[in-house]
Amino acid sequence: MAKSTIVLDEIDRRILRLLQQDGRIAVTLLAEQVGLSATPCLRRIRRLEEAGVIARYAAVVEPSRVGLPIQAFVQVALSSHAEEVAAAFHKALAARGEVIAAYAMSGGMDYMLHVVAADFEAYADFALKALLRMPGVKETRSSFVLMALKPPGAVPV
Amino acid sequence: MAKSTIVLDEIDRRILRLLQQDGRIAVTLLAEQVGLSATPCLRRIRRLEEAGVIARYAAVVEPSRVGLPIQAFVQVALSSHAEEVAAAFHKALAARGEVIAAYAMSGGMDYMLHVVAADFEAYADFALKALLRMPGVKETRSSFVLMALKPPGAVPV
DNA sequence: CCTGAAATTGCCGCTAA
DNA sequence: TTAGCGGCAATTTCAGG
Repeated sequence: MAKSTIVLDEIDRRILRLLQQDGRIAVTLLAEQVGLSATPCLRRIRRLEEAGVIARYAAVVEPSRVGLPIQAFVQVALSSHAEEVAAAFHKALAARGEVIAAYAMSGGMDYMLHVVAADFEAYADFALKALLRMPGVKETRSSFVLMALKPPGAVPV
Repeated sequence: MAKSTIVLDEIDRRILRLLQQDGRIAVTLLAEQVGLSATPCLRRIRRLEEAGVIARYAAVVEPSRVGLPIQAFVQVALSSHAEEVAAAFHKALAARGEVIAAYAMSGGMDYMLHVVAADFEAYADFALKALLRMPGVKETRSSFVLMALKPPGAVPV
């Protein structure tokens, strides 16, 4: 996982596009579609993995199909930005599985969280009993997802 | 991709957890880790795929490593909620690769977008020239990601 | 192109309703 | 007894050299 920026040519980009669509595609098939034979194609894939361009491979699980139909985005403001407070808050976030993504943000609110829950009761429990009691939390603002127009998808390469 | 809710037992959940961590894990190895032999394990995986629990497999690409270090969440309000307007807006969104996720939301703003860009200029181009001119867009509010604390991760199963 | 390993399929046995 | 689930073995396909 080298930090350096890597130069991608058009073939690398095509490989990335295809692997984002289907992370389990056989190298043989992938190679065919980008106009290489398997060996150099595999070399490129390894290079992309080692450079950290491909962070990992994952099965994309549909939350609504595993009993988690409620999704929300929550903006959070902290009352203090002292390092210990932020660190404790980060740790508290990390321990919560329902927080599937978390970002520190610019602007009025300090964080943006993407949260899933089984129902509104479970969400309320999270928002009131867990989140609001996390270290330093001053204010939260929840919005619920009504419909996913574009489910978390591919990065344009 | 059946719509019906599917019953997951503890082994299914373990399979899902492992596949979310590593979507390319060999079935043989996966089977070992969940205490099955390869055949029934593979059968379960197929079942989860067919039920739409596993929507797809994907290589997770690090945006900052492919020249897209800027990430923003944008809330969008439409001036009209007429069906044609919304549909035209959805179509316009779909055509924009930098929008990596889009949701219709409850609350004051109608949509939440997750956007990536190469730099602020590219972001400004998107926000001013593309987004604001999309059908029905009344108001937008952008917040930038300063740091990803929890990059889009696993759904808790 | 070759070799070993993995995925996949057919077939059989066990168990619980 | 039958539907459901797991395992073994044979075959095909793939990864990696």
